[in-house]
Amino acid sequence: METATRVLIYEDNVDLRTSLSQLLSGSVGMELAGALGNCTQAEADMKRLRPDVVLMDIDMPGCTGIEGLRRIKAIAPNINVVMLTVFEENDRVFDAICAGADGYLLKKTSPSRLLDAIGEVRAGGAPMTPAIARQVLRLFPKVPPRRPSEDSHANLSAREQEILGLLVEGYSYKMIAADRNISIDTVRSHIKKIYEKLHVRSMTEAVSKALREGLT
Amino acid sequence: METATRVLIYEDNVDLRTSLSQLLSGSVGMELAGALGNCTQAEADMKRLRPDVVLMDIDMPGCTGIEGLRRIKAIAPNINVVMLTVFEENDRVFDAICAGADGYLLKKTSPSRLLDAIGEVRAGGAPMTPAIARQVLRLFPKVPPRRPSEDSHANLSAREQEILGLLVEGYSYKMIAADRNISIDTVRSHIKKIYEKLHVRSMTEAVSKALREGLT
DNA sequence: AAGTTCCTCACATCATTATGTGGTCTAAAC
DNA sequence: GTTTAGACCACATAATGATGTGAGGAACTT
Repeated sequence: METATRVLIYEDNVDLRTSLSQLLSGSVGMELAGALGNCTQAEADMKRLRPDVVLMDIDMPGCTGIEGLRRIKAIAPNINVVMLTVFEENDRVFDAICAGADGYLLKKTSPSRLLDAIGEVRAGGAPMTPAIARQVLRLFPKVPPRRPSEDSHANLSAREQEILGLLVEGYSYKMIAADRNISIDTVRSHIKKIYEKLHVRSMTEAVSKALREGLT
Repeated sequence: METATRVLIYEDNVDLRTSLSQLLSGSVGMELAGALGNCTQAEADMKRLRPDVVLMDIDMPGCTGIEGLRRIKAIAPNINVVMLTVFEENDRVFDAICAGADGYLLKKTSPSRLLDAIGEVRAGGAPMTPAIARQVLRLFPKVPPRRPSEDSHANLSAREQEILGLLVEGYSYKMIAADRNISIDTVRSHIKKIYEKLHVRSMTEAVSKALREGLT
């Protein structure tokens, strides 16, 4: 038998907060873990109230919902956070998604849809309005500058990738040689091949390319 | 009065193709623009059949659905393409999203949901299964490793940021000096200060830090 | 068995970078 | 009106990186 889903609400508007609280209190399978007006104490709130799902208003005085989301995810990534907002604004969506939001709904969402969404997020889904979903998809192609159509990892051998990773970490030839117990000439030789494969001519170019194209 | 939505189907399995065709033909507001077994002639198909929405099987012999999607989006970005797949595989989802898919559904989707999805995509939504939606969100945070929390620019002066940017582009001291018409010793002097401020001791570390913390 | 790729190492030479110690000039801050 | 900070330049030395050539052994493919 499954236990009820503990839901914590962050919403600065008192009216909406109470109506959400009442909705959750009166729903089977749901348990109101709390209903707070700001998320300045998010970390402590998580420890104290132990929610499964957080409904987070994105516009709150003091500490924005995005910041709250970030802090919750930092200490408890398993808690599912669904953002609530009035508008489907592009910037906020992007920031929220990047901060690890698990869902994104409008405040005008119907009570039944909201309850569905909480179940959905618990089941591993990601409740979103259709328009938000489209925005997310549209944002995507812009971010990864690489089409992994063909040789995304540029055919680097395992060892070469490993050494490239160390370069990215700021290791010098000498440090790599010491770290991996190989000759510095071997390091040279690997790096030479890496340069050829990446079509670069210096460490900085290699590091830049590695980071930008996710070769790490 | 709105005209019917013209739907084109790419699906190599004959049975599924016919049943999808029948479903669409028998639905009000829908018009079957065509039903093809492969997308090798995608560009020509678009011109000839002029669909509003394409249902694209992701696994097809000859030309994969991803490739077909890419080609359609290249010549007609306004056509909405919904991918159909048997499994919710991570790699394919990623590729499809990056190629500009407008929706992503499972083949086992019910007829009514499929018709809903077509309407949704026309209305600017992005029909996805909950699990896919979650995957999309999960993929997101990995790409931009940004967290511009506080002193993101680490108190670099304008000139220093500028030079750091050139380092990231793979410029050598010499190239920077030539590019900005300053002495190479001045470049040294700036870079020395950049290192101090970033707490690094080499170009690669500086480049790595710059890219990771968005100092560009 | 031959061919290929990868990992390994060596030697040599030149170019570039790292670091230190100075210095001038200008503009803003105190 | 002195201090502070940034942009600019110079000289010197040590350390590191870039590039070429060559080569042996292991593992995998054909």
